Amino acid sequence: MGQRGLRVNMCSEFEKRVWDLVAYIPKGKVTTYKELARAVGLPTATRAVGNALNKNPHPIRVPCHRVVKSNGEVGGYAGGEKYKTELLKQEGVDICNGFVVKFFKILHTFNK
DNA sequence: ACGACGGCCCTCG
DNA sequence: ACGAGGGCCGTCG
Repeated sequence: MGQRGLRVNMCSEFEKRVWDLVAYIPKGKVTTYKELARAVGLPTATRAVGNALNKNPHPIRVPCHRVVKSNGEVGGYAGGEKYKTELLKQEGVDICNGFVVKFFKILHTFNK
């Protein structure tokens, strides 16, 4: 796409896929970076997913705070891990010691 | 074109 | 439980 061209609308297909998927995570539920990577067709691109979320263009539509690590840890957040944890708790997600407790709430299936 | 850098993941000790 | 080390991959300088 336009990586060097206009500074407007600079986003890759990869990023769009990630953002679109995250946009459909219901309130109170979470998924993982790993699951997202798998869903976009690049199962090992977990770090790249984190990068994409870090550039979240529209936090309202794309609730990137609902994406956590695969081991249950809350994980990073542009606004700070602490704030991320608060947001999740506020949505009803049980968190203890930085870990998501109700792990079974994670959405494991995303279809392209 | 190339190397560094992440909101990561996995395997060992 | 916890850290270290290697791997992975899209982005940005």
